[in-house]
This record gives sequence, C-alpha cells and structure tokens, in this order.
Amino acid sequence: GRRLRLFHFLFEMLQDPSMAHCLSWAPAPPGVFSFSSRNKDQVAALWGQRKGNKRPMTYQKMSRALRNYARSGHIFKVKKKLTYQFSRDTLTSLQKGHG
DNA sequence: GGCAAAGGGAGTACAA
DNA sequence: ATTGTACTCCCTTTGC
Repeated sequence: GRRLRLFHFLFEMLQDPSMAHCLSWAPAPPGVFSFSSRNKDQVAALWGQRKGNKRPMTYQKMSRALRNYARSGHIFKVKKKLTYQFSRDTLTSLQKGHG
C-alpha cells in the first residue's frame, strides 16, 4: 500500500483553487508557495484528518515535517515568512503524477 | 516585551 | 519481532 506523503498532500492542496485562502503558489519562481498567516492551521488540520490522526495537526507540527524535507531534498525553506519551495526534481515528479 | 514563526532533539506509528 | 522511514510532539530560539 502506498502511503500519502506530506509534500504530495500539499501539492494537491495547491492545485485546488478553493484552498487559495490557506496556501498558494508564488508568482515566481516555480515551486515556491506560501501559507496564509490567518488560515495556515486549516490546511494543517486537513492534513491531520487525511492521515487519520487522533490529535489535531497544527502548523507548528506540520512545519517541523517541512523542515525535515530540507534533509531529504524535497522542499526547502526560503527566507520569506511562511514560504517554502519544492525542489525541481520533486516538483517535476509531482506534476507527472498529476495530469 | 510579547507574539508569531522558525529551529531541532527525541518519541511515535506504520509498513516491510 | 526488528528495523528504517516519515512523521509527530514539545520545548527553545529568533525576529519583528
């Protein structure tokens, strides 16, 4: 069975226009996205629900996982507040997986 | 000084 | 049952 990964879930949310109040792509460069300061916990809560967690997920806990992605090379933090960037390879493979 | 955001060590859940 | 991965939890530090 294939397990859902956080970076995949975030990519899904970024493709959904109804989630734009929570997180959205930056105009440029490609792969850069940022969370809304007001609604960042909403996307985190959805992530926790999707995983079937018993306790609610928060942005604080979710962002720890995002920091781990710097080690694996999936996503990097950028200097801007609440802003991250998918690596080029990760972005490419995510775009393949979703038509 | 106070809050939101970022950083990181240690523990947990799950699948192989 | 063991083990490695991918988070999850909570405390500390930073920056505005």
